[in-house]
Amino acid sequence: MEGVVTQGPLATRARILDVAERLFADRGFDVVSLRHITTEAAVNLAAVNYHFGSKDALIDEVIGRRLDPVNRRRLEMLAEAVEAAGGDSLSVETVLEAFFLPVVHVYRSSAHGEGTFFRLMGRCLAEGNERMNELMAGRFREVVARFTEAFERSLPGLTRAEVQLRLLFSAGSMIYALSHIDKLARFTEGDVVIPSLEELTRSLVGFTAAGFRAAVGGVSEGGGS
Amino acid sequence: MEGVVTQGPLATRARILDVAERLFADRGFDVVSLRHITTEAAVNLAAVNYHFGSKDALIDEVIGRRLDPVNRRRLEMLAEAVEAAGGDSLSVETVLEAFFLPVVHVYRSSAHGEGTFFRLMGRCLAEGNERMNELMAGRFREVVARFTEAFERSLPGLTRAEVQLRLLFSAGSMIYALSHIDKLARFTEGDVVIPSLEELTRSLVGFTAAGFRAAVGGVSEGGGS
DNA sequence: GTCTATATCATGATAGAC
DNA sequence: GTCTATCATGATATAGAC
Repeated sequence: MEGVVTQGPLATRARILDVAERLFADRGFDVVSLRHITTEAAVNLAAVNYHFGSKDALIDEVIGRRLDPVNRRRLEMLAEAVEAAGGDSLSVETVLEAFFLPVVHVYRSSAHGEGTFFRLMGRCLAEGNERMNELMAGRFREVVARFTEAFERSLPGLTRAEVQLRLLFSAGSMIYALSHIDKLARFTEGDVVIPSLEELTRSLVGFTAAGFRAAVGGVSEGGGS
Repeated sequence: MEGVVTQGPLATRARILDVAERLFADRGFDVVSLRHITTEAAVNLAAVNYHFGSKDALIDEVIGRRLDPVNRRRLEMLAEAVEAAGGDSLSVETVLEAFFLPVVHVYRSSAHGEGTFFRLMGRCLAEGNERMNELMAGRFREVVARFTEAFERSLPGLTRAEVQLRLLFSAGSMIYALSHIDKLARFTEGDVVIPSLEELTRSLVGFTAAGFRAAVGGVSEGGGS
């Protein structure tokens, strides 16, 4: 329940975070200046350095505020599913849902509606600098480890390397679909149907589950080139 | 065979493009200044504006130089496959290879080895500004149209909306895997095997082909949340 | 805690000599 | 075609009044 406080120091801090999140997602970390943020948030320019210390620290906070709960929820859902299954191995779909649904729920509960969080994540992952890489790596390491293990148990036929590759494919599918779904119409001649979030999620789980279950190897390389 | 001319006007232009490509891919369009580029390319600051007119025009040229041949090759390979099949419909794998292999070949033939092109594409797609969106949309519209048709013919059970969604998933898998494969080790505890480009491509085709063939619908939504 | 004002610096672009 | 020099702009960050 953020955004409830409308004045005082908490209001300033929260307004900066909200506005920064949206602007960073829409236009990128570098191009959005503290002036853009403070102007739009109707707070003073100096407030950012007062509350966060620097622009970099603000960026960390903007990311962590959304991403950390998502990754905690992912681990929770996975643990709950393992518990519920007793000794049985989980279906790929169950593991994938533990991976995808917390992200989808962020979208639903987001204050500013649109795919802000996904575009933000897309930017984080496209960002090449060392600082961001380290930030992201630290925030994802445990999730990657636990989900890799889970997929290995669900699909004992796959090597660890293959599992990690397919996890990468799945994450890419999710991020891309969620951050670009609103732009689908732009790449086509306009005869496109924008799916609902539920349809997208169902389709995503179906697609990636089938991908995970695909047999290893066996595709011809020379397609006519 | 670029990079052969080592002095004269062509050398300047080519050196600017080569250096700009690498810097843009590694650090982003906004954060890389013309000064960075011209210093590293050992040309004069004014040379960029002389040869390209503006930073934006340089960005367009950097992107088009790699992307346009890829998209032309995709359409060629698809057309050749259609021709070779006579009246038969193409396998999903064949269509996917026409989509993926031209991108993979760019990597192989690239002057600067590493995944420069992919990181560049990742940045283009993460970029939110209208100019870049329009640039990308224009460069991809025909490819999206032709490949959507091809998948519809190969998989008549899917609606056009579902095909476009799965194409988005596939593109996301490809871009993410190719641009982040070198960072895989960072997200894990170091026990990771980096696959070769051939292994990655084979795995990617297998994963996405299975995803495209997945039956529609049929996944439970409430995973315990 | 919030503001004004400002120090300091880097940017994209251009003018004009050679 | 290439250079030096410079302009106008906008950036982060901080000092200091209130």
